[in-house]
Amino acid sequence: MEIKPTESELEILQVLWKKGQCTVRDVHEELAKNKDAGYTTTLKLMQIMHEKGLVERDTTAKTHLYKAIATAQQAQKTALDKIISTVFKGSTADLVIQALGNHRASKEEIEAIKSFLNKFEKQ
Amino acid sequence: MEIKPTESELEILQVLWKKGQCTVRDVHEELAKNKDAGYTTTLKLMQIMHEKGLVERDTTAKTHLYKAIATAQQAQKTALDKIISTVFKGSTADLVIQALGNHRASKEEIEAIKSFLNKFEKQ
DNA sequence: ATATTTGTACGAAATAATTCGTACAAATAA
DNA sequence: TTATTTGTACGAATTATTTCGTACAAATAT
Repeated sequence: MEIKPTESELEILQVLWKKGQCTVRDVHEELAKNKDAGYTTTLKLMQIMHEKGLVERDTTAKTHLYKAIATAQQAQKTALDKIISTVFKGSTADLVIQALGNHRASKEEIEAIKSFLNKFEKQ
Repeated sequence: MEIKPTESELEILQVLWKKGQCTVRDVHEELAKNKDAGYTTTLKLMQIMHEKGLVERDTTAKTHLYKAIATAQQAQKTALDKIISTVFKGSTADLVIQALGNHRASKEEIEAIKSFLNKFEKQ
């Protein structure tokens, strides 16, 4: 299954991943913190996302409830695949090194990564 | 400086990064391997990229020569920043772990990363 | 009971991105 | 020299994305 949300759709998915099931108003209010667009804009986007199969919707009650279909993990994988192939010439190691170099990770993060690598190597 | 190429622009930048200075035809032929679009489409895109300041252009000769302005590294940073904030909730460690988990890296790659981490930690 | 608020649906405008045809100039081949 | 090839410019069509107004129904408040 391919996850190819547009920019705006991704913003909405982020909210859904963070909060779980949401009404349009929930999502819209969250977005409004950083952005400003009308309520019906968010509504329309979410309706389109439903048509595209990016979200599922419970229309039992008057106020509909939306939920992301793909997990954040799946979207993460898609996003990674894409940038590894487009800007990192296919090299995962390059990506990892760049990531660690640019965004200095905390000691805990580095430890987490090292122990992951060790576990990983054992297999 | 902000690097925000569109999808198609990125494909062109990839070619320019790989080959250095190129004519439109060079780029187009390279793209044609995986994609099929007309020559003038590529030309137009590259002209737009020039207007936008994504590439520079030597028009001394009849056949113009194009060159990427941003380095692949700058684009890598922009791309990483973006996905870390949009799909990885700001966590670099999450990204790294996902990347290593999904795209099985080779032993050499893992070693490279580990030594990078060690060097990194010493500072 | 009536007015206001809160909600969905949907068409359509505005904007952005992509694709391509056609015009025309310069270089090259016949 | 004349025809063909190779190139740029650029307008315009097409397609995708984003934004919003308006209509209308249901729920809630007065």
